[in-house]
Amino acid sequence: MARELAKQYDPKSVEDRIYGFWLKGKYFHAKCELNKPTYTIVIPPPNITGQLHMGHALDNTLQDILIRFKRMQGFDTLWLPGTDHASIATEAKIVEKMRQEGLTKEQIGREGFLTRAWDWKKQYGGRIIEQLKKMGSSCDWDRERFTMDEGCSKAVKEVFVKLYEKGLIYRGERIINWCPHCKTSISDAEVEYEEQAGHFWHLRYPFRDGSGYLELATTRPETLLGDTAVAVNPNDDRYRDLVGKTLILPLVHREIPVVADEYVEMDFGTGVVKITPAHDPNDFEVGLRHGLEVINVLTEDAKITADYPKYAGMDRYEARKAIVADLEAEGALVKTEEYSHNVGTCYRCGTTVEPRVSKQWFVKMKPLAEPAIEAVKNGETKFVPARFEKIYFHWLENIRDWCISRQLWWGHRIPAWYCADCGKITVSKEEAKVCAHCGSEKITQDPDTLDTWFSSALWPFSTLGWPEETEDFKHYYPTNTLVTGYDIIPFWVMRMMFSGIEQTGQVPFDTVLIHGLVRDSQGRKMSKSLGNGVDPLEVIDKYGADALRFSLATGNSPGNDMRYIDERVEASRNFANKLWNAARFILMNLHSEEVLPLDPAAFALEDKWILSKLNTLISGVTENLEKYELGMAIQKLYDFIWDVFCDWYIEICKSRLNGPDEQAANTARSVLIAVFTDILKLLHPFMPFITEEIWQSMPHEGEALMIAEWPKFAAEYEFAAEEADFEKLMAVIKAVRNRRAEMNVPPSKKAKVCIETKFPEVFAAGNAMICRLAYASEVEVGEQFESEGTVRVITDSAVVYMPMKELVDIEAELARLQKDLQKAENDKEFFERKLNNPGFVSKAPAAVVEQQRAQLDKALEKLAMLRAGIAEMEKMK
RNA sequence: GAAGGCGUAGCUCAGUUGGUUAGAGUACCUGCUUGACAUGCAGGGGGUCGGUGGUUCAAGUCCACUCGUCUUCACCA
Repeated sequence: MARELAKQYDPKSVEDRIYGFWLKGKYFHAKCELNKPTYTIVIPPPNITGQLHMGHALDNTLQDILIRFKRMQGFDTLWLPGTDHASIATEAKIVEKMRQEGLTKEQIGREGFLTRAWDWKKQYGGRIIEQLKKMGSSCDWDRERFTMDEGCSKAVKEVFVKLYEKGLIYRGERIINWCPHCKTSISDAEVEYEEQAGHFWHLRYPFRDGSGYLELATTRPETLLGDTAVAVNPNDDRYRDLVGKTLILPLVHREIPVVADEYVEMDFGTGVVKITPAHDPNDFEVGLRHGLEVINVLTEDAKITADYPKYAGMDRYEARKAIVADLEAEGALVKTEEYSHNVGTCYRCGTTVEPRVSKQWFVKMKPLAEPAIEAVKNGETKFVPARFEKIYFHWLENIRDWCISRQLWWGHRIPAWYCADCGKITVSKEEAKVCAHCGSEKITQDPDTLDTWFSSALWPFSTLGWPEETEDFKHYYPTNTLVTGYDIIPFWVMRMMFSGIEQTGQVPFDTVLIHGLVRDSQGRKMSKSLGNGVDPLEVIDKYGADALRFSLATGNSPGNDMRYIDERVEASRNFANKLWNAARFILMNLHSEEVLPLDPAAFALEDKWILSKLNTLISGVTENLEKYELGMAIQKLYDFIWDVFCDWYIEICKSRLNGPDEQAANTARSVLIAVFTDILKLLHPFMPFITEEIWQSMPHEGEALMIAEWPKFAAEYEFAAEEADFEKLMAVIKAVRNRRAEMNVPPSKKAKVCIETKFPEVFAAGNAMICRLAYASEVEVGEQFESEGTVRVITDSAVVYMPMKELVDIEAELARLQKDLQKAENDKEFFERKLNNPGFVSKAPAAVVEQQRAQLDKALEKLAMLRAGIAEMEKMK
């Protein structure tokens, strides 16, 4: 007798033990088996500052399902894990912690800061990894990587130098997005726009020659200090004659020209725009076209520079107030309007971004974007669902050069040195000692680091050992599936695509599986500020990891957002418990730990039925998984396990298991084990812990369920006819139960069941089952029965009489039969109408027509039986 | 301004290339201490798939228009 299981499934007593068992068996470890096809996933590396949230839980559940499925299918699978150094986020956290200690970066210096950062990484970097393990993630932990480890750093330098040498990385003075709080540049993708209430200040700038004023409007009067022109549209008749004239800038009293530029919209505002090239991206462009001076009026923390003593040291908003007041005093303020506009904010800290001109490193995007667009257009890489390709194309087609330098210390330092003698730049993979141009030793390395996403972009190949031609790289690259949320397509997916193509000549993955966001029960985004986040670890603690995984994988389609609803996890927990109890039932009824061989000659009708249904399940689930239809796969499993297997098959087996015929009981045992074992295998990718635990307790062959072979469709267990026959029995049982329930007959009150049918052998075979499931005292099958004093139910294959004299109310029975008759007549009419439609019969596929004809036949059968029954009853009245 | 998602039972959502008279979970109602499971069993009520029009033998599924809702991108100072 196998191990006794507890009455309820207790995830806590199972999960850590099973995870340890898997680790001990090294089942997660990819062995580079050259004779097998490979299947590779690289994890989207969570930030070292991060804590597991529902997004990770979803992302990792999906990856684990895929990897476990492929592993069981016999692929050489690698799921490569790791973490991201998350330069800006991590640095911000460390700086904040230092602030609490009264320290600043400058005080402890770069070296001291980096020591702290690495300590931080050591302390917290492992936390999220441990949390991923709680989810059951079967990552190859022996291959765990970090974006700043030696190998990844080497790849970063390699790529930087290669792109620099190709002219695809350059350094230039451009207007970039600057975060005054993080004190670094950020890329376009890192700016989030939000609607903010503001003002529209109408100002007038006087002409130098005293010929009046030009009126314009601005939302940012403080940038007036840096105005170097005023622009109008060249086609604007109102202002055509004014182009080329000179204005006096209020407050500053600098002379600035009126220029003509297409950028100005004639019908917006007054059709006149002040131009501040240093603090507005559009103005910067205008400035370039007209050779305007760029005057920076703000410091790196967005305060007015010392060049304007009156306002120096004021931050942007103070300065705005002061300047508006002064403009008013000077008579330059015409009026103030309420105005709502979009303001760019830093995606990390939410501070309003300040466009700023500075010297930064950029990646030239056009030449890189084109092959990346092409690779998706020609299908080398596919998005699931395909609609996300549009987002991908949209980003790549409208892409601007990527600002990759960050004024941060935590990250990959830019491998560029500046020569104090010749002024040229030396870019090198190795630590440069002398200037590559003049040999001078007076060189200093660029203090900046690279955008975090620069290293993430290389993740699919840097983690496999590239630029070395390692075994792993040769064997596992390109990878197969990338699983991620739609929100990071522009940050990450796109950049991995062009980096992979440029560096390795191959797309980094063949499929991008996109999922949505996990929202709260009201559909709001989970966020720290709202405090509506649900901690996956708490959910695991309450319901178990399998229940959480099951909930996340069910009931939503790829790419769509989903809500986290506690009740759903509870339902998943109940499902786990159902499975657990099915296992308990089987175990209680076994006499040995042997796997009993199947003997098709001994199969009962129900055995053939369940095996046939199992076949359908195996094909369906496998196909769904291969097409990334995880939700549909799991729905099929749920229905099969609960409905087909537990509610019907197990119930039916009870007769044989408790009966006197030991051989029949053994047949039932053998089929129970066989079907249940396949169920465990099919369910394993979704609910790995409980299935492994049960499998280990059941008779089994092999070491572990997680490395067992994925079930295959078995042609020898195709029993279509038997399946249909069995369903005739089910129909009768359901009909009897239904009628009994309607009449409020308790299960304890058994009744004889007489079945009048054209399929006597089928119903004879189902005798025991009908007794058990239709609460029958005995079952008689025959051609004709005495109907007087009986309750009758009619299916499409049988008329069932139950002698229940005391309950029979002829009028009520008649009414019920009439109702059934009406329904059957409607059915008949429905199918007849269809089949009488010449268009349908001639154009619809034969199989569909056949199906409808069969339905009609069934309806006709039933109709005939109902009519006969009613006629008989009328006589009894 | 542009692109896209969503709108199916009270609630949360499935519904694969158009093809049995639309499904699940949950909630609700009625029964049930049926020795795997009350985290259970049996039965039931409840949607015509936002609206209008079209294509088709056939539409929740395709097309057009429309209403509501959400998201992303862009943006006029």
